[in-house]
Amino acid sequence: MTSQNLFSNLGKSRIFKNRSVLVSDFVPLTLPHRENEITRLAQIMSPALNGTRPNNIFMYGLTGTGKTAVAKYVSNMLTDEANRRGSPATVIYVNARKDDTSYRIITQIGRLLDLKLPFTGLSVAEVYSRVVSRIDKRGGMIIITIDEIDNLIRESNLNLLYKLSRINSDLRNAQVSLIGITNDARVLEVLDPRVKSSLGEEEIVFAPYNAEQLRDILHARVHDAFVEDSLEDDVVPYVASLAAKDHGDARKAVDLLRKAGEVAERLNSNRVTIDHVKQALSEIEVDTTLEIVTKLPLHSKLVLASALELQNKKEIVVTGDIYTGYIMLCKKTGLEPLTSRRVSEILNELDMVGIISTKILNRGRFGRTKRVVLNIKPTNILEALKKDDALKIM
DNA sequence: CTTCCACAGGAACCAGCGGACC
DNA sequence: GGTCCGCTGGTTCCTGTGGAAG
Repeated sequence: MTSQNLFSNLGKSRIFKNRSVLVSDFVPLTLPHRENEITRLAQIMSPALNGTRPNNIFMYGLTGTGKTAVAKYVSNMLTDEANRRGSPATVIYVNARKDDTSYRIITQIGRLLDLKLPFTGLSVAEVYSRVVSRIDKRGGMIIITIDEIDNLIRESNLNLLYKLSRINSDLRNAQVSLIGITNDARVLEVLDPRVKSSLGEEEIVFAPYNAEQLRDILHARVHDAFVEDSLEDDVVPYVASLAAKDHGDARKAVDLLRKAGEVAERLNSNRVTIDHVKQALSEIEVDTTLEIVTKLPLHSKLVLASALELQNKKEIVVTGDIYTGYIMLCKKTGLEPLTSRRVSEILNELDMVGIISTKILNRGRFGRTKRVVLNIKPTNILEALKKDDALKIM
């Protein structure tokens, strides 16, 4: 036994210099390939500095295209500049997925304006009017950013959105601008045209990154995140090309790189290799499968279980087979089966979340049906399904 | 050319429930 | 603390459909 401290080598990474740079909510100092969006947003928001209300803004784009990062980046710059000039402009940021009801959103907005609010007991209307008077008392420009606003639209919380879109008519000494961020532009269609046009006074669209751009983004972070020379040269291009194939999602790319680093670390390796990336990829798949499948409603799990069983027995698996298998599983578990109409819908849902893919098949005399293929390794699915007590029998 | 399969998926409807509102 | 409202997750009933078989 040496007298060396047990901990002297623990907690000191050979791979990471600063792992937090690769965590998804980190806002980097530079945002490569988003210069246009940044200047555009800055231009739209700039009137706030002279006390003029900026137009409301809608920002669309698929996940991992930098919407949130750009919004936070420009917001930080704006508040800095406002402070420097002594002109009162405040930017607040809320996330409608984290705070997924009208009540939570509006209280969160209130809290960010230093308003003390109970977490329950008041009606939304009451909190809203308190927030309004708070804003009015404070005066000046307030910019409210609502990220993942689609949740607010779907959650039948349209009322709040409607109120917010015309909040300025309730204010005398202050003005409010809204920034809405969403990755699902379709949700806008359900909005009242007036709300829609009010929120969408300006629009910024974020295109997916291509492989080359993703490479730049990763490189920009690698320097801060990793110990010098701890990445093999082909790792970043490889990660970038994988992410580019998958809708150009920068967040996924960054996650994958971090996970690869963690794998390398765990294996006591000095450098991150492509093999580590591959392993990281499969670990991510296991994690997401587990997350998706365990959260599925029981009947969806049974449908999936039926599809899983058939996968081994048959070349081509279609809706009808799955349904009969599903009925048998229901009998075994003593559950009342759902109708085939609903099961057909469940298959579509499973397709949406990406566990299976389906394709309509016309087999002439043998009818029109849907072919189902599992997208994920059966063992992973089985593992996840077994977490459910009702499915222990499988 | 016609028939007819095996479903897809739209439409209308319904029970149940949580939340808004008074 | 009751009532109303709109949504969710289902049901029933239905029409539509591409192409192999006859």
